[in-house]
Amino acid sequence: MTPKPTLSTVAREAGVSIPTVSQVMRGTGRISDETREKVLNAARKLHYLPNSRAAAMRSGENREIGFVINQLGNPFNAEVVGGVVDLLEAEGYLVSIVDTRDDRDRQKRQLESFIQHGRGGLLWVPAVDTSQDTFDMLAAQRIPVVTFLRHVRRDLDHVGIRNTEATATATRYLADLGHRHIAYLGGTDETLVRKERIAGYKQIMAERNLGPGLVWSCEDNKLAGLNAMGALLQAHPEITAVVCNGDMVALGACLSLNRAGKRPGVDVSVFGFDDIQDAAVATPALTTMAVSPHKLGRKLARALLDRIADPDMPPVVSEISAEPIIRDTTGAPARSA
Amino acid sequence: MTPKPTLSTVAREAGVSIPTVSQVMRGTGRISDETREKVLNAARKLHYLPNSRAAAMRSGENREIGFVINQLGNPFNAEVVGGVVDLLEAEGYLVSIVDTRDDRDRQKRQLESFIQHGRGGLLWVPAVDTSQDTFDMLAAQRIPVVTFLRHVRRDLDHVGIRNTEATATATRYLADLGHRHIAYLGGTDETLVRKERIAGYKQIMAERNLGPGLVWSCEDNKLAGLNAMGALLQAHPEITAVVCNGDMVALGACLSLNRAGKRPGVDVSVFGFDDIQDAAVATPALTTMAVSPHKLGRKLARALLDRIADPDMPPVVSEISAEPIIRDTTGAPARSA
DNA sequence: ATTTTTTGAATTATCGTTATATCAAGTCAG
DNA sequence: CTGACTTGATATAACGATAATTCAAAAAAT
Repeated sequence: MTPKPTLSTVAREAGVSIPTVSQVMRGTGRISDETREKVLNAARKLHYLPNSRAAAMRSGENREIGFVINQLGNPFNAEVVGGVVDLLEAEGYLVSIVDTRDDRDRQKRQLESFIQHGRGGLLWVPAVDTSQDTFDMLAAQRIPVVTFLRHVRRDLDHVGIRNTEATATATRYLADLGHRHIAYLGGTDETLVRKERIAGYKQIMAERNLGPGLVWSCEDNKLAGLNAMGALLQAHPEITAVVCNGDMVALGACLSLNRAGKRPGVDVSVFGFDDIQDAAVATPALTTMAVSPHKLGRKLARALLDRIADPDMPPVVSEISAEPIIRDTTGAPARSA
Repeated sequence: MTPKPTLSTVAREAGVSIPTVSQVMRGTGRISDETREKVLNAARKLHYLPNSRAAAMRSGENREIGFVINQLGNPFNAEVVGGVVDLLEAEGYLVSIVDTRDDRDRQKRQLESFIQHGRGGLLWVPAVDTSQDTFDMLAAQRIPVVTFLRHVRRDLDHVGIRNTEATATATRYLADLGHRHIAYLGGTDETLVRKERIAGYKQIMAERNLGPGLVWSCEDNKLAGLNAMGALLQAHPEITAVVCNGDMVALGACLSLNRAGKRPGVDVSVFGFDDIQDAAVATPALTTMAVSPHKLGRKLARALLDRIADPDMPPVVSEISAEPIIRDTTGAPARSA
């Protein structure tokens, strides 16, 4: 059997030296057409592919990027990945992904693994309870890192969503419709993301003199949203509108209303967050805050490229606004309070 | 600033030679406790992480696996990845993922990229129209490859689902309930997977003398399923049951029935495939064919490990059966034909 | 006391590349 | 015809690690 092709194999086949083959492959232009043809033919024949790790080792240039994400099955994340990849692959980078499943220890292992396996830069959605030693480890490696969505460290570049603004927009919209008893539904974590979202909600509640606000926690999935909405209305029947931590919870909430014989958008208004694909298809269609995940992905990729280009610039934070998508689950309250 | 730590940095810090540090790191046991302590302290202090690519280059041992998948946002795939990763990470491997989005050219670039960047093995869901030169390229690299779900080449290891058996089970179940007009709904591709599923459906249709069967194509998502179900019943009002190509289509079909004032499982029976999370939460809950994605993932990982352990064994194909999960969208036909 | 064995560490060569320096021809000016 | 310049290729060293070899000193055996 033929061995795995290397520069040496190709050089032998073409009858030239190793550096000559290397130069042809890189297209330095200092090689005669005649020799180049010989080399290219040999390379084609052997299906030669350059070993970029050996190249990176020598040249220092490294075009492999690691994306450390917290939840792979999430369609929003998948679209972000699409945006990232579209931009970075065009620049000749390989983007490879791992899923932490929000497990702190797995995350640490995966980050270390990425560094050991020579990633030239990292994109990272930090797990909720990322520990200090993970940051210390990362800092010692002088590797370009951009955090995404969860803004955990001021000394790292960051790309995210203007969360406070977004929930403020949603809450203001509901208040303008005449709702006076608005709750915040969903999430159990203590992340900055959720704190910001709750802050935006409370800000409008205070501005409009609607009381201190009511935050009702639950896991961010449909089933949990279904159960939580039932419990919430049981405990606080005066509620006429909810701002949700995510679309899955919002869809669960709508399901709960349906089962209780109430109509979302008529009896109780529901405002989602994310604009996942199901939001538009659901009946009734879900009102929600949308950010373009693809755009976000491109922004994220750009941030990393900037950091790689200039490792010594001060940390850059860039945030993108969410836009309200008004559909059928919001409307004026049935009875004014 | 301190430079990126390497064996050389650590060796200098500890006052020993480079191979000594290497031996301590690998735990060969031929180093005195005293020296080992010195080295470990230095390594800890500098946050040293071994460069596995340099190691792999010299030793030939490579513990980095690439997973080339066709659709990242799919929750089923995400769970498969979970199973793969659980097993391979325990064995000290790093599994990194790329998403082809079923684009043949992107797939080729990504496979090449993975090889260039030195993956020691590949897991691969081939894109629907993978071209011949992709296989040629792969064959020249002598890299362990296991295909997943789509069985495209007999000379490669494969792990998949017994598709024919699965749809046969579903169709037989519906026939046993008394349905005589059963359609197959969903999918547009010409993959072997879909062909096998249609074959299983047609096999039972023939066995029970229910005619040649009716295959109605549509994209594999909820919205497409919704539209297709409407069109199908318009064209063939005699249909009382559908076997679906996937749960998303099945859920869309149920939605369509609801909107038309018909009850899934009473007026028309719907049988899904995959048992995605939403299937259990939907109202009514979806009857579907289930395979444990996590189990499938472990099987896939095991197949690759076996191939790595013995590169010269003949190709191995291993298939897993799907189990019917009977919920509320299937029942006896309202009127017998 | 001398030789042999064991132990623990250092030397050297190598993996597949690329950067730098070198070298052999051919081209050109004077 | 000689020295200065190009041109196109080769030789050599290095990236960060490991394998194989070597070596010095201490321990054990004769």
